[in-house]
Amino acid sequence: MARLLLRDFDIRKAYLDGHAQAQLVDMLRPILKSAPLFRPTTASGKEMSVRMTSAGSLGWVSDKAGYRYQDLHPKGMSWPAIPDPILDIWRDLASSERDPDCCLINYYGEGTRMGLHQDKDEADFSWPVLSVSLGDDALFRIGNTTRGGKTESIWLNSGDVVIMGGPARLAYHGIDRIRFSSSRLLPKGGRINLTLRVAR
DNA sequence: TAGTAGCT
DNA sequence: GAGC
Repeated sequence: MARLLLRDFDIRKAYLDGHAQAQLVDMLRPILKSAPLFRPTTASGKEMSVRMTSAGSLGWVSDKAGYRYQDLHPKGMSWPAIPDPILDIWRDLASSERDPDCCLINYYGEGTRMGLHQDKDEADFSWPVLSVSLGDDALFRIGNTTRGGKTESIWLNSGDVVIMGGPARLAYHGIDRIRFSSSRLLPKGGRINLTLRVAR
C-alpha cells in the first residue's frame, strides 16, 4: 500500500486488496436492496448525475429544500446499519474514538460527474471525512478552501482510500469523470464511492 | 441573495 | 478549467 499526500489529502493507494473490495460489494447488495439508490437534485432543482443512498443513523440527502442529513431515506425507510468491515476502515485510518454516523453511498454510472464542492453540512469539522473507491477509475480533482485558483487531479482506483482532515477537511473536491468499465469489480460497471462522516 | 454536489 |  502506497501512501501519498496531495494538498493535505491523505491518499492510501490500494488500501483494500481485491478480496476486501469484493467483500464490501457483497455487503452493499442488501443495503442497496433495502434503501434503493435515488437521484438527488440541487436546491435549484437540477438533477445530479450521481445516484446515492446511505447507511448509518443519518443519511445525506439533497432536494429543493437543500443539502442536509436526515434520519430517513426519501422514500421513508430507515437507513441500514453500516457494516463492520466498513467501520473497520474508519477505525484504522480516521478515528478510534468515534464511529461515523453516516456512510454515503454514491454510484457513478457512465458519464457521471461530481462538480467541485465542499463537505460542510456536518456539525463538527474537526472529524475527518474518509472516502473509499470501488470499481471504475475516477479522476479526482482537488481545489482550495475557497472557490477559484489552481487545482490538481489524481486518478483514484478501486481499493484506494482518501482521508480529508485538517487543512484538507474543507477543501473543494470533485470527480471530473470516470473510466467506465475500467474495472471488473461491479458486474454492470461503474464506480461506488463510500463517504464516511461524523455528521452530528 | 444564492448560485456552484451543475452547466457552459 | 474558468466563471457564473
